[in-house]
Amino acid sequence: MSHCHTHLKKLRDQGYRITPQREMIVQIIAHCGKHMSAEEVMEIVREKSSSINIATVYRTLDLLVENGLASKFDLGNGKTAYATGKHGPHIHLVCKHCGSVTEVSEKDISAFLERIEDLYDFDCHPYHFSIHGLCGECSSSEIN
Amino acid sequence: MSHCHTHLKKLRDQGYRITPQREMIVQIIAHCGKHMSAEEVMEIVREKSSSINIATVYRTLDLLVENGLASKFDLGNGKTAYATGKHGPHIHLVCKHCGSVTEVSEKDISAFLERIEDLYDFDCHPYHFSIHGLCGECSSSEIN
DNA sequence: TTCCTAGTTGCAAACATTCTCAATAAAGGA
DNA sequence: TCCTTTATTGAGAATGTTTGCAACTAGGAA
Repeated sequence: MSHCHTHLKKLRDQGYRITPQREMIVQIIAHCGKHMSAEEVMEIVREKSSSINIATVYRTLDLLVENGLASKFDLGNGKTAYATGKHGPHIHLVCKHCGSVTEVSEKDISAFLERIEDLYDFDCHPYHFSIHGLCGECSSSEIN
Repeated sequence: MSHCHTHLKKLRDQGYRITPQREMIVQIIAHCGKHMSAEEVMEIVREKSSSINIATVYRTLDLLVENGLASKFDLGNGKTAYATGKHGPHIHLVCKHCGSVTEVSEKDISAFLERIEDLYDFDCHPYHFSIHGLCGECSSSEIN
């Protein structure tokens, strides 16, 4: 189900303060199944009749990402999306044509990341990144 | 040596027009060994006593990236760097702490990307992306 | 060579995100 | 309970990048 209590507890355990703004944002992205932009989070907040500054939304979402509670990915075209994250590595395949986002499962990534960490002495963290390209459908319907 | 003639020819062959602005930008990033931001490209243009609009710099750099002639990578903190690309896959390891950028060699990536393409029916293109984390030095000197 | 047209450019406005800093309030201690 | 400390917020300015549109020009055709 929703992870919001676990997430809030985790933040508190890390020494962060639990503010109404943080509670609300955590709740929103934990409940909304899909990935969302900061602006979309704002809209939902506004519907709930209160208001949070957009800077706070960005700060809170980044806080969640840093603590492994959400993932953040670049949709190309200068936009960024966030989603509540399972822990562990994440790769998103973002189609440049239709904008679809596919999540690569952890098992398909971990061997690769371990290899990178060993070879390059680099601590990949928090393992979230995007690969841009064309999804199967768009790829086959390309006329270029 | 420098790829600028090859690059310009390639653009022309694709049907793009070769303008003085494009020539200059291609020359700059082909000659300058390191990765650079759009703003840095602008500075060099200004030193050469002419002037190009920043929007044109961005458009040209993105054009090169789309045609596989340069790579683009997100340095975190909202900044983007570009560099003349060898063809083929590119991964940059960007250290969140010191900002260093390490390039992962092609052979360490291609097996992984092929696997992704097969499993997810996704055409990774143009294969440029960044993994954020901590480099060996920063990782060992972390106090947190 | 001159003309034509569609691709490019410059400009300014728009956008997404980050930053600075003063005011506010969460959480622990008295 | 009230106080104190310090993290967090809101407001607005700043930054980096993209977009819309009118003016310009590269490059092919005549």
